[in-house]
Amino acid sequence: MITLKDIAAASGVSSATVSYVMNRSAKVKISAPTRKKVLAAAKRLGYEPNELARSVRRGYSNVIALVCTTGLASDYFYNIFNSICRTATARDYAVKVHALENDTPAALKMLVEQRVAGVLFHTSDFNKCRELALGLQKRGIPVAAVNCRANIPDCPSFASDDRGGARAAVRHLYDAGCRNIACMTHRGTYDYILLRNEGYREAMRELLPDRPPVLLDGTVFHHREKTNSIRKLLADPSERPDGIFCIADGHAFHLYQLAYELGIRIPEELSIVGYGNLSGSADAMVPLTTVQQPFEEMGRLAAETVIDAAGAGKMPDDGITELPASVLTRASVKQAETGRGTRSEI
Amino acid sequence: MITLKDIAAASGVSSATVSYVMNRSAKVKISAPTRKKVLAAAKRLGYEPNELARSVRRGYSNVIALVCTTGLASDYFYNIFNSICRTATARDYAVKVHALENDTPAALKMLVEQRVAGVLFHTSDFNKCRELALGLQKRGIPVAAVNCRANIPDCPSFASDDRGGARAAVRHLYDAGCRNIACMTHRGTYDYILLRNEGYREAMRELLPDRPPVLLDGTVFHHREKTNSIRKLLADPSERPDGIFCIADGHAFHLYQLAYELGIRIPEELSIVGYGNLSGSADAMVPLTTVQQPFEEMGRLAAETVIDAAGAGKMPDDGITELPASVLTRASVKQAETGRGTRSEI
DNA sequence: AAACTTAATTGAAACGATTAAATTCGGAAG
DNA sequence: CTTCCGAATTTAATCGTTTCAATTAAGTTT
Repeated sequence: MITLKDIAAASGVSSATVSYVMNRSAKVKISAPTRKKVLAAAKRLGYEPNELARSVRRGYSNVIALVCTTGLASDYFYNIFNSICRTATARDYAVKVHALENDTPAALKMLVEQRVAGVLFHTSDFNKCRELALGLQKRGIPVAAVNCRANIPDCPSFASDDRGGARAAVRHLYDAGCRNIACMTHRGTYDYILLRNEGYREAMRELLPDRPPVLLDGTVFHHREKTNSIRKLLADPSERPDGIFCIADGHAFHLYQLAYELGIRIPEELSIVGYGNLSGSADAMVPLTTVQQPFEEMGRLAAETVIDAAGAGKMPDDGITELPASVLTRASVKQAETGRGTRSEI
Repeated sequence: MITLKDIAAASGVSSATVSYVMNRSAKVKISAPTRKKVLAAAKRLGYEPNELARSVRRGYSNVIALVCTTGLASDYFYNIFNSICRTATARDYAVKVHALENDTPAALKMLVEQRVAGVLFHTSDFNKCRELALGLQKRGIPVAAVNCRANIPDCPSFASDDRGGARAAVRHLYDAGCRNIACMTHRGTYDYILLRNEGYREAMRELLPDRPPVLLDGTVFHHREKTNSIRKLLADPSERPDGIFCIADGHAFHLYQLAYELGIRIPEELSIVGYGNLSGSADAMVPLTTVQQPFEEMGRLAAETVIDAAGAGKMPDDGITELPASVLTRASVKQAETGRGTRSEI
């Protein structure tokens, strides 16, 4: 492998000069002829800088890590990861993925020893990453949370506005003429669940103050109960909601199955809005209207934040950034009857 | 950050001694008391080795890269990636994921400059990675293909036995009593398609020599044609196959929809075997019997191969390793009527 | 012509490790 | 009392960069 020294020898200058040429340093000027000579030699010899050596000098590598506790198979992860990669690549950083499965000390050891520039967390529950994040911070490594909310200092979060997204979804159903709107949710204490539930309740309070909110527990589907309360609810036309907001696309898919079985037409008899825009949602039997999250932006902002912090040698600014989520209109919500659906903001 | 020198100072020895202690070098002996003293100091100060510095000395980093052209969202990728990570971690290597999207020179630059120890390719078509792989090899970086077949020298491939898997699937249908077995496939020239098709044909020739093979083009589903030849075929009970081998689980899911619409019961009237064991296949309305690929083993072998090669400083041994794929029995294939289904090997 | 600037280049010390070769130091053999 | 040995340790070079501080060379003031 060709080194600076080789180029120096080939072009009759010192290796310091070569280094300055390669770095286009602002502080040290190199004359045009020398620069040309050096660049020519570098090209001729096929020089490829050793990023490792640079990193040793700098004190940290040009690699950021993405630590995730959620599976890597999800569409969420995929979109965010892509965005992070693109952002990092544009700034000459690489991305290392680390699946965190219980062994926090080992993960910490590896990340620290490799002197990563910063770490991003992608998890459904930040508590799983708390220890690790604190350990990294103690060693001066900046961290940030993406698509989740951190609960420690100096760890900025880039999430999507789950409450607002849920409100927009309900508003969308309302605008389409639905007046009996239920929410299909599931158990758990992850913040996104609570926030989306809350968004639903808020919207109901605002739009349909006379109707009590109806929260259906979609968890039952996972238990393969073929006869459950949801089935009963849908089977009875007098009780049946005319619109259901699902806090996750998966619920919507289950509803599709159920509706199909029961002979309920979507969207004529039942409008459905999902959340998440899973890859299957566009190809579903009835293309699913769903809430789209700003994955691209989340990934980009998070990556930029830690890279900037690493460059500045300090912890990033704290705070939760909630990026807007918007309704992606497809075919699972009926058209508003007339021009009634006022598009008032929520 | 604590360095060797700090420990040396703290324990009153030279930094070389500390290094020897840390590395448990076989060539140089360190007395027990000294070793203890050094380790105590290291622990007390909280020493964390700088892997970057080590890598500079070694000439390459303890990072392998996984380059993929397929989306990261797929279950295949996920399983393989997990296995690679585990293997790498066990050997103190990290894994960097690089999504290759057309910019081969940039990818090459990044991988070389970071001095990765080796590179694994995960792609549906190795040609997309050919250039990159050759470039890496030219610089002495070992490469291997995982879940695909390479077509360049010194690049071992770890794929699954697609032909054998297809044969086993057809054999499974045959053993269950099916005698009119079709294959649902799709267009394209990727090797896995051709091999699975071929496996189907081979098994048919062997098991049902009087029946001509029937290959259905599942591509039509993607085009959303609601009326297509497959629908017609299934709608006609006299023509309808009693077993369909799908070269991918996705086809099976489409068949499910179609069967549901047409009122065909699975598996009573139609047995189906998929390929790939997608995450949805266990949760499908009828849990899908499918061919399971040895992802774990593929990932492990590929990772070990490049890590070993890097350690030995030479290119790995060439050759395509085809790992056996086996049928995972679930509910989409009817039970054999009696004890007839002879389990003769294929 | 001496004194001072300025610009371009270089020497050499980092960075944090590894490792070949040299050194130290008891103790055993002669 | 040397001499030699082997074990334990250290010295110093090295990996490929960066970068501070020093040097050189040339031009500009007085």
